[in-house]
Amino acid sequence: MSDKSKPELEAELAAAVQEAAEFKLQGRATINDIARIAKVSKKTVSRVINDSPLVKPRTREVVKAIIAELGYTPDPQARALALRRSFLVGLVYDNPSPQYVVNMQRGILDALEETDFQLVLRPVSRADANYPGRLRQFIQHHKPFGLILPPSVSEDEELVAMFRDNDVDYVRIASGMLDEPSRMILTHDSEGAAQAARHLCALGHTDIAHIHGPESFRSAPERRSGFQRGLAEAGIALNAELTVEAGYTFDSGLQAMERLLYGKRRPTAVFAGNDEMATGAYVAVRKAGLRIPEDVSIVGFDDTPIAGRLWPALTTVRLPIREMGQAAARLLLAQAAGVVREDVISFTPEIVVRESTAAPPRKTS
Amino acid sequence: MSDKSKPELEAELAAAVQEAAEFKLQGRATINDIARIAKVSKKTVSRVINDSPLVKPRTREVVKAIIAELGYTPDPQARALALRRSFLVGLVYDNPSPQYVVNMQRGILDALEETDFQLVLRPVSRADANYPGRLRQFIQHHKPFGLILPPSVSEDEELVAMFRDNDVDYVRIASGMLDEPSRMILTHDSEGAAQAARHLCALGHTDIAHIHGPESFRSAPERRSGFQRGLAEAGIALNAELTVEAGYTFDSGLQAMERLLYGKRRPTAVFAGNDEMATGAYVAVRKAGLRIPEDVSIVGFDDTPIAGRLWPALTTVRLPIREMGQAAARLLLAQAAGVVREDVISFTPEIVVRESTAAPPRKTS
DNA sequence: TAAGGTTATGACACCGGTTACCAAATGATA
DNA sequence: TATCATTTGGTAACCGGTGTCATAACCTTA
Repeated sequence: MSDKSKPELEAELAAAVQEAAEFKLQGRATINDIARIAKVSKKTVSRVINDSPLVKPRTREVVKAIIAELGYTPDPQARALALRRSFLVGLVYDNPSPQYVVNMQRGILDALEETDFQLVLRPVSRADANYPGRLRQFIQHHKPFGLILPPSVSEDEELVAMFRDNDVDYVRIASGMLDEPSRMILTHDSEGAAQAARHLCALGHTDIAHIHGPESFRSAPERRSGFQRGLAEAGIALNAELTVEAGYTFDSGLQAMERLLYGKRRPTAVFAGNDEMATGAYVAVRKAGLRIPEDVSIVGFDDTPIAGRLWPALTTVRLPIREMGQAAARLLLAQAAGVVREDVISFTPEIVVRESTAAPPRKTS
Repeated sequence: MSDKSKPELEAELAAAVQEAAEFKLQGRATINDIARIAKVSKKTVSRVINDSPLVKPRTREVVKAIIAELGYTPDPQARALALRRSFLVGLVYDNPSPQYVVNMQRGILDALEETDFQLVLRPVSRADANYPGRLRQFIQHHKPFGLILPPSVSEDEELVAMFRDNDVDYVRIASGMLDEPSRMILTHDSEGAAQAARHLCALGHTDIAHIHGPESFRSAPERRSGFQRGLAEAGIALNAELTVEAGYTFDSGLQAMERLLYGKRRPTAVFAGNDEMATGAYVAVRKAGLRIPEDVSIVGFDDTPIAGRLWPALTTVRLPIREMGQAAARLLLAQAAGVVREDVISFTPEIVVRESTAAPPRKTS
């Protein structure tokens, strides 16, 4: 055991803490200050900070007490320089829906709240041909700790390969399995879409249309196939004539709905690939002088805030975007800490029935 | 003059560039590599980077050529450590409207695009009593280059004083003059609100209501007073009974509108303090079985994306939020570069007439 | 008690820049 | 040509951490 008695040790510790308390006034402490007060080398302090097992419990105790007294936290810039790794988490997004982005941000911020990590925004625009170059520049330069990749960035295998080559950690968020089925947040969009189909079938609809998202988004075909599956369960086939392509935007949804309303066979229900397009569909239906849901039922996808702000409130499939953001950030942190429990975290969206769906109108013809 | 002839100099430069080109393959260059190739000290290279006048033009030329060839940019972490100042721009917000926040982010990102600065998100929640402490921690720790403060954070003089004490640069965005009328983006909300009043008066309304925002936001009374002024021009006084308080949120707007609809005197037109509340008002009107704009005209404020997505599309007062974000970020950068042209940049919102306003219904009583 | 194997600690260089300070080179002046 | 002021460039130390490696301290075991 130690050559000092317990009271002696206590007194020693108290003296060190006392000295720390006096020092406190002089502004921010550095690792050198801690070392001096604890009468150890800065390297030992560094070991304590990094939870190295190579420190005697007694030493650790003293150092920790001083750190606590001074409220010391290591300087992120200095650490970044030495570790060649900064404390930034980049959100790389290319998503037309601001609601989606904001909710994801919130989730990530929730998870980062008590840590030293900072969330940095890295929007990319496909219109800019040099966007991979810019991102590489950012990565090599700022050496982010990790990246979070929501759809559709997550689906760009070439871009992801670049991240891998540059040795950055990342978590992908996508609605189907990817080339590399790990380190990802997986949403079972097809299941959510199937629920939408079941809901409409249960209400008695048979003339059901679908406004499809852009092919460049993995989620679009995923949602369609789930919807088809749900219809098939009720013995209904998705009519190709009643499937129109749009771009996940309000305007494209509005136009798509107009095409459906003035087509050969007017549907009594429509499943839009996301809430934005559903919102466009609302306007098209209104402009045509029809009522929701009496004449046309509408279902969306995502459950962004606008769903509850429309009148009548939109029945939609809820994607827990904020929770997904949290999970993504946690996965990143867990990987860094070495405690990787699970590689893939799944979320299954669920239908939220509001006021935009009802039984189809009685056939007058 | 130099003791070398022009061709000699040219050859020398070419040789250096050649050497740089060969070096390029070995990965990222540092200031030491540049110095070695240019055959000068690293300090001289540092001077060139920082545009110090203490460098011979000839030397500068050579160093710049090599920097260009290698595509070198100084390491932000190392620089941050030495300068005690990072390359992060913090957006500190406390705003219930996600649309507002996203647009502001976009504007800031526009301005930061070609620079080395990164946008970091720092949401604050008044519910968390320790939020100033967290912010101080962030500032002292990450030493951000600057902060951008949209409403209502910008109006918290105590918080701003803390920023000043901690020697961080900041730009405030607000809708009225502040204690320290400098380094700010000023929006003349009262003028925009006056336009809304004029528009409603011109349509013939006399029973006009106002849904007021929360007192904790400077913009709320600002908008009311402008609205009052506009009404006064037409000889109409803002009836206290027709002014209700709400919280800039959808739900509060809905409730406020319900109170108005079931009050003693039903207004024929309503000016909501922001689009979110106007959206709530839409729902209240619809639930009451009334039509917009035939029975009730509604005007919002902000012109967030939802305004154009409603049916009928919302007449509102447009605030150029994205441009404001750009201006704020540019102001921050300009201050750093020492080229402060103007301290206060003003924006005047303008009414955007859409479909939610019309002449009042004929009196049946 | 000495040898031997851990375990704990510290000295030193380094990450990639910057500042302080000094020395050398240059040019103007006597 | 000598002298002095002004540029210009170099060295060393520093910002606040971390890695490597040698050595001191400790605990067995013989």
